[in-house]
Amino acid sequence: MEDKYACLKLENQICFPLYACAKEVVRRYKPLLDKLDLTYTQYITMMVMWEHKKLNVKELGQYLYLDSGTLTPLLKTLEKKGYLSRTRSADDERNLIITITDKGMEIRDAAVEVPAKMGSCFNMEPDDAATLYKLLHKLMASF
Amino acid sequence: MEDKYACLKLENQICFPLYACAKEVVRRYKPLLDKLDLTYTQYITMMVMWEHKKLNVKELGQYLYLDSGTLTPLLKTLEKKGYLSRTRSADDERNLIITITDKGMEIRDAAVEVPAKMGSCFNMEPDDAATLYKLLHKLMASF
DNA sequence: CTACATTTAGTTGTGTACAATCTAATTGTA
DNA sequence: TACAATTAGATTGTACACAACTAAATGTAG
Repeated sequence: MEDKYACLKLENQICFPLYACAKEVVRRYKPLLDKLDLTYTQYITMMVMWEHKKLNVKELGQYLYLDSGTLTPLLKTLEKKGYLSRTRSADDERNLIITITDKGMEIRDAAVEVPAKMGSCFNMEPDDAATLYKLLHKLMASF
Repeated sequence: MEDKYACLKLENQICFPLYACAKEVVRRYKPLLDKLDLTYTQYITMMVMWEHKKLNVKELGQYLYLDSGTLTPLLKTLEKKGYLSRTRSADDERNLIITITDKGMEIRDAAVEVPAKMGSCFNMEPDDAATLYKLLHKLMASF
């Protein structure tokens, strides 16, 4: 006799482990990021800024899949910490230009340690990690 | 010449797609869950309750990987909606017993539609989904 | 050239998450 | 049996997320 409700069991879900793993991973970043005075969301924001140096809020949001409702307060915080500056574009006053500061660039060397240490905290076979990476990107692309 | 900072690029991260996919998936649940008057977190809580009927907060938290700081307000909301009841255990007054109500059980049939509809919203090969499922559970188990 | 649509950030409100702390109840033990 | 330790939830404070909405600037069709 089949269970009509089997599809509603947590163990049969694919989304739940995705949700739970994501949270756990962010939790594991915390002790490493505390040293940089960054939260996880602030850290990924800095990653984009280290690479691109100058972006408006919309572009940043496209890289991070975050909207202004999340980014506005987050960017103000990062400005307060001295890692970013926020200035209106002269060309188009609607655009807020986010620029990385010298202080923001300076913490990049310390940040290099973070992925290194996180890697060892995941005890996953390199093959599995590569497969997971591929599948998640495939899933992302399908959105 | 190698890029010393390549490890800090978003595209080289495994955690970022995990984080982004998890958020996107929750966002996709929303229109389906709105009909049940449930958020995603409330939905997975109901999943555990549909299966177990009666649990204390700690047990529920172990299934969901959530603590009382998250669960207390969430359970009060679900009680207000009439889906759960909250009563102190007579045996041990420290325990708060969460019980599913008749009304809570009634929405289970409508909820069966949710995983069905979500499945079609993921356009993923069944093989890929199975692999992803396995890898995420493996990762969870390693925590 | 102007009325109107579009674009970009910001604001507001709701709902998580989680660390840290608190309180009350229970349990272990000297 | 006092009392220390433990346990279970609740509370507080901080920080996202995101939907819905607002305001200002810009683009554009007539």
